[in-house]
Amino acid sequence: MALTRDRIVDAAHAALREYGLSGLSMRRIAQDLGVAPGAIYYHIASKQELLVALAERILGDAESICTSDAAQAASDVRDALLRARNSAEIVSFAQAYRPGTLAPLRELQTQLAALLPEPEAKWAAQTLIQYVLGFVAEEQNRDELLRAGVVSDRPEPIGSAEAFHFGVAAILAGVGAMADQPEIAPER
Amino acid sequence: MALTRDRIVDAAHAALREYGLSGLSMRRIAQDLGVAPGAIYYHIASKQELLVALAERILGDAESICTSDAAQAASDVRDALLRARNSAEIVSFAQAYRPGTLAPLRELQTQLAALLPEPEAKWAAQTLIQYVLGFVAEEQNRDELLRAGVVSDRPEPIGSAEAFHFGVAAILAGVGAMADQPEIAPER
DNA sequence: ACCTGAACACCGTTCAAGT
DNA sequence: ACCTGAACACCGTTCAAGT
Repeated sequence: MALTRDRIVDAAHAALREYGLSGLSMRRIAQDLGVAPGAIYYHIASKQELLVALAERILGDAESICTSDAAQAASDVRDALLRARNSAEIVSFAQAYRPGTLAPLRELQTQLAALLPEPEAKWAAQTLIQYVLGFVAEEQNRDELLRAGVVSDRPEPIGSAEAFHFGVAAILAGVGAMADQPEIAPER
Repeated sequence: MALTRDRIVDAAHAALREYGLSGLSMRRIAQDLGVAPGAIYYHIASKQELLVALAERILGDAESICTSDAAQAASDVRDALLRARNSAEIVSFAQAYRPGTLAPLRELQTQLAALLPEPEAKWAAQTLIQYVLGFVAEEQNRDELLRAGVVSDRPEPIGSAEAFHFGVAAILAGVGAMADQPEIAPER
């Protein structure tokens, strides 16, 4: 079976589910594929490039993102993220590394552009996206620590769907309020 | 000079400013302190524990956090974070590893508790904190990529103070609106 | 064109042994 | 009590050489 970029991303996706980001090494992916570590570098320039491709695959599960309701769309993105370990961290990195390349996040921005003028629409989208990624990143960080047994779940089982939905609703309400009454915006 | 936990955290803080998180290794800290790598482990159990201590030191700059205005307090936290590289990622990890131990973040929660009942106050604080950390993390990720020369600043110079303040204002406005009209909260 | 073998310059962590 | 020396089991990446 020929080694292709696609098969490498598949193997990375599988390795992520199984070992998490801390166990996702180029060497392990190579071993799972039955090739030498160097072979990967013929198809992919670096681990960073691989992570970007992995982010796209992870959010690929959210292609069917809701296009009519921003709150539902945010929820769809979270659901896609929760299908893999440490996905929020990976997507967050990908967004910094290649901003604007992740389709579902662009979709969120498009929806908000219908409600607000620029540049407020972009800021609003950024607010929502960073909240979603930050929330899920913390959920997943705690998952990893629990899995490692390094922490118990006693203090504040923080990552609830309820808390997530509250934040999304608050951000959308606030963004709407600032569209109606821009005077509550901070002075520039 | 005796090796102490405090001197190790100092050295880590200095190394973070100089090399960033990717260059912050136990071995380099040991080298900067003129000791063998193993010496550190007599004083600190693991790199994860060191990162928690480092997060506290980073946010220590925000002890003088504004206690009367949540928007100003969020800005104070961002300012403290921007004094070191990759600080948002470190603080984010620390918060997952030892939730509730970072004083300035507890302060934010206390302020919001005056405006909302529980559990909404906790959710609101979480929303704001995760937004702040997510926003600054992306600013700093882009800084690192720029520094490494792996990306140019062309596409969307996203991390502006204006965008940050917009997000904070929107969240606070939204949280306030949900306190006054709880019916816009999502169904449970 | 595609991959291997082997190396380079690193990691975090442990632990006997020294002082 | 505190630290060294040395090892263990890893990393990402490069690159001549093979096919």
